Amino acid sequence: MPQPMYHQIADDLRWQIEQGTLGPGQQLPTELELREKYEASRNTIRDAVKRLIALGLVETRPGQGTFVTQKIDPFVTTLTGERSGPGGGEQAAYLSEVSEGHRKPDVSTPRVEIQVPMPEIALRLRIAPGTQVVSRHQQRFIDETPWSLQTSYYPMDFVVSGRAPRLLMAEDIAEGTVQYLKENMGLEQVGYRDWITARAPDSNEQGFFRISHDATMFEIFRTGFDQHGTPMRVTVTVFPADRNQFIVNVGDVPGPQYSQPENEN
Amino acid sequence: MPQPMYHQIADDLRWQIEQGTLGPGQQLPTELELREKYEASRNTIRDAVKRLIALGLVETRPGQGTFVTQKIDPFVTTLTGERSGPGGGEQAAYLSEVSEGHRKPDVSTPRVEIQVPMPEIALRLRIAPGTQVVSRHQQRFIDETPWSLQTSYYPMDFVVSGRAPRLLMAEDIAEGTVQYLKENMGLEQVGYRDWITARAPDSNEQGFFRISHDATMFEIFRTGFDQHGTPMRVTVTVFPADRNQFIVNVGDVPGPQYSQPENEN
DNA sequence: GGGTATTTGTCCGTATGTATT
DNA sequence: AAATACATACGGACAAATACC
Repeated sequence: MPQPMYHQIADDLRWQIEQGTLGPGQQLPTELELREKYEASRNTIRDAVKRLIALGLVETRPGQGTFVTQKIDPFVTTLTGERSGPGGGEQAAYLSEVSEGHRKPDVSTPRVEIQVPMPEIALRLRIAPGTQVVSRHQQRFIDETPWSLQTSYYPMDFVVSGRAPRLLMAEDIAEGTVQYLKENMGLEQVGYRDWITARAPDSNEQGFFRISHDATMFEIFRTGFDQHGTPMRVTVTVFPADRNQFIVNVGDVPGPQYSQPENEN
Repeated sequence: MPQPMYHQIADDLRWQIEQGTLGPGQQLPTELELREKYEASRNTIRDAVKRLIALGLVETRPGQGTFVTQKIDPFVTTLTGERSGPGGGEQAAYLSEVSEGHRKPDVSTPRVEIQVPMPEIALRLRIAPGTQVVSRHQQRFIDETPWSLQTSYYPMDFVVSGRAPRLLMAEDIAEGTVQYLKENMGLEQVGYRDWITARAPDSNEQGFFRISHDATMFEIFRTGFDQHGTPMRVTVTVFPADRNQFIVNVGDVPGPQYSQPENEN
């Protein structure tokens, strides 16, 4: 037995899916039918289906059946925002970029907290571990589907000094926090560094994005620096990898019209 | 029964691992021992362990046992190479960057092919689908462990015109292909665009990187543009997400000394 | 709303194969 | 060769979710 039976079954089904015999959204035969077709037990069939789930090719719906997953039209984020320059805020860029693609963005009102952040955040903000910070958390949607979770961290000093009180308000800062901090505190974001990782989702993210526990998340830490080279904020954004892609432009590059091949699976 | 038993068992073990009760590399109790401890059947224990495997927290070795996975010291690649500028080649930057981190890089001799590339490549190179290109494929290692797979695609015209014959030689181009093309063809890479995605590994990658089928890969398409805004090459690099991270710098940012928190899980 | 059939989810027990020590 | 430990495969039972009448 060179290959386990459930591998062979999974590979056969995978072939049919990638061939197009089983199209997106289409229902697979039920476990009972597959059991007869492949002359295997139901548990073996289920092991094969689990492989396909892990590959993201199918999804199961209790009481209904197993279905070929619909390909999602991914959203592309440009990390090097040439348009707005190095001082560009995330949200303004986000809203404009999505609108250009004829898709409807939406952002929840922020949840504002004062907390002691994770050591990773403290290190990036260059503050002592255990120090309190202001955090602003938002959920983002595109076409009503959850797209990303974002939390920005600012030094406590910004608000205790009374110079940026609106950071504590649980409402959107329309002009963008980057612009707001520049006007009120003279702090200009002259550059930022994005640190890109991939990891598994936690249970919160699984619930919000309605993804399985073995999905993949992009996690991007953006540290913004002011004119003195001091970190002025850290923004952590978590994206499900199945619906998000990123672009980095360096030097002279032509417009995006030739850069993104249309989806063809 | 609010939570399935195998979820609870998995969460309990996960807690012990993240707490440190079970350290990296340490062996978990055997399935038989866990069966007694949690008063569940062996199959239920196995379902729990499968969850931990999917999360990348443990790995199983037949005949030995189940072990907490060793955290790999991730390698960080800067996509916006300030040092070498927008014309910087991948390989030169790669070798220098790794050496700085006191790690030993290694690159295989290239495998050169003439082929019809995938439509994704043709679109980016802005050539007609079905057109032939020159591809140069290399394997990269760090400290003897496989780290990334890279394939560069160049228009066929570069070699049939006789202007860049060394592209066809299955040997390293020491000064870098970017520099070589500039000197021989007057083609200068004035910028590039990176397009970042995540996906599942194919069987080749599973074998080379020795990873499981449900691991995650970063895939980065780098399109290099010449002074006329024409794509002059496309480089596709595939990185296992468990051992690779990326940094993007925009504007004025201080050196990297404060940007990468040390690992602490 | 209720009841029933269908389909997947969870859990058990058992047997046998394969890899490692 | 023997013991140990994980991998595969079978069969059965009941629960939970969904769809349909």
